[in-house]
Amino acid sequence: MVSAPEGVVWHASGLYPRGMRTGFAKGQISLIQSPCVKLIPVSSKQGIPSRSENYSDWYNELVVRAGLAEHSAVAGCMVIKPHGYALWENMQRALDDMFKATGHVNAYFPMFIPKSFLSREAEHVEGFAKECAVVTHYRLKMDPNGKGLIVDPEAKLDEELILRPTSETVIWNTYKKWIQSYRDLPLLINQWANIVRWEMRARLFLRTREFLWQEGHTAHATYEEAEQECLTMLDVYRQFAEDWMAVPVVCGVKTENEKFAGADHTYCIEAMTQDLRAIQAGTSHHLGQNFAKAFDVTFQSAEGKLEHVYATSWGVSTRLIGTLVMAHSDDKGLILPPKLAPVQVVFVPIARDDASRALTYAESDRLAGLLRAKGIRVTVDKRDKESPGFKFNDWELKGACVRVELGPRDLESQSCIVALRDTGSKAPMPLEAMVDDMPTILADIQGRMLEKAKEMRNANVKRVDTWEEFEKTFEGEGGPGFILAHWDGTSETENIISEKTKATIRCIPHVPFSPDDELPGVCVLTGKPSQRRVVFAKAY
RNA sequence: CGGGGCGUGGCGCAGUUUGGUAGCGCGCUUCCAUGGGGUGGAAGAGGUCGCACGUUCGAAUCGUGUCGCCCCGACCA
Repeated sequence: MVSAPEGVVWHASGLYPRGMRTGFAKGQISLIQSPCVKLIPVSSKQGIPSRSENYSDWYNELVVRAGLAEHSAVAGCMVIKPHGYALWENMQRALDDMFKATGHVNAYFPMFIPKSFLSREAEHVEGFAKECAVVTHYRLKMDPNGKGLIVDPEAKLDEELILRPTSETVIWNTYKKWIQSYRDLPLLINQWANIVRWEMRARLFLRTREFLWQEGHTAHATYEEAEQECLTMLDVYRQFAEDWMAVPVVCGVKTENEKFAGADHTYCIEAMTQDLRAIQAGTSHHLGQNFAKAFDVTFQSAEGKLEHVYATSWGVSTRLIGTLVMAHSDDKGLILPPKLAPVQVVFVPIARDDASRALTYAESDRLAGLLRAKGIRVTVDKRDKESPGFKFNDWELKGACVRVELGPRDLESQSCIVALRDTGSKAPMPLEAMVDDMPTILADIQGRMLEKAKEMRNANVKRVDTWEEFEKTFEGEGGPGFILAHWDGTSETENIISEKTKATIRCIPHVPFSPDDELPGVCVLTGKPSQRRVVFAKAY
């Protein structure tokens, strides 16, 4: 039996912390029960597995226990709980403002796509056909043979409808009617919507059959203008990731293998998780004239010529929440950047009796009011039945950025204890100073989080030049970080590398980590000439 | 779709090999104390053991069928 490291609770007899979904079959559990197999260490009574021990379990349990989301029994989908949705709303608000600032407006298009639409763009069908949910009937009825509710065979649709896996096709079918003249361009529209992709395996926020996202769809008169739009939106995503999420990202272009089905080329932002894998956080596609041709969208130019428009599409999804969790959080729970955290400051009033409870509650409310007047999101935790210790842990789990403890002793000295979630530091502070400094405290946390994530990321960017070393680097469970290596530029080589090592090319970066990365070399697998290094990683 | 496995209070599980009428932990309810890092005690509520048929005096347990779910793989924002 393995001995437990100090400060870590190991669950031996129960095998798993209370409430933890094992996901194992009975036989598998008895294997774990046997003395030779390692147990899962649990970092707290709440039962989040240790991040370093099992990243995947840690992530899953954290998302559930922090109240962000849970698996639904329905159709392999996810339920986003209020805390998770509040986070999403904050993200939406910030993104939406950025879209508006770059000249876009919102609209909404149907979620049903006639099957024939999907087949108009050859690459597009090929990319999405394997994961479509299809509506075939429009009515149910009671079975005459008493088998209950059945699909009415007489209500079969002439043409099946696909639940949108992405909206290019419906939107371009609509744009055809909206665009006649160069005066109608550019058309800059965004949609907030849900999307269905029938994935075989779900991971909360990272891969679920239904997810929420935003998809921008624009039409332009020239290739160059569309290209500019693509890059503008990629930069909006980069800014959002860095300034709001405090997650540094690599901007770059996807290889042919990894680009969007139907795109001319795809730009992306790639983040690094704490288990040193890559996660695609957002994409921006230059669709060329592919969809314009497929849906026959033309415009008359100022010179009177009829031309097909150029298109872009770009999107980020609730996957950003997964990215946020994977980039920052720890064994105690979520660490959320103040700019996005649903609860920036939580007051935990501490009481000895009814009298002191009334006092600390009232004072907490008063101080919370002062902070709210500064635009800070504040909660006062007045749950009577929970102990202060429980609340401390609970809010650390939920990712409140700052905790203010206020007890009878503090009231006497007109001070409070201020605890920071990101560093874990805890110090007394005069009440007035706490109120005055709170915006700065929050801004500091935001800054520190980005710095810390940058350091982590930069410390895990490596250059590899031989195949032997490359293969070795990608052995094992987690990821090795971002591996900069030379590649001969062919899909064949990329495929062989990914089969052998599970490593994929995340992107060809716009800005090199070092100028030398853009010098020519030889492909790490084939030895053929390579123009520059590209980013390899294991991806989520 | 291939390969494994599991269905027992709200959640996590034991009990099945060797049939005897269901148990544990958490959660929940009420009360008392407690409250500055997951608080202690007491008393309660809650399950015809996925479903159907069969074997048996008797089935959570054995047999057959059926439904559902999970894990590994292919796919993937």
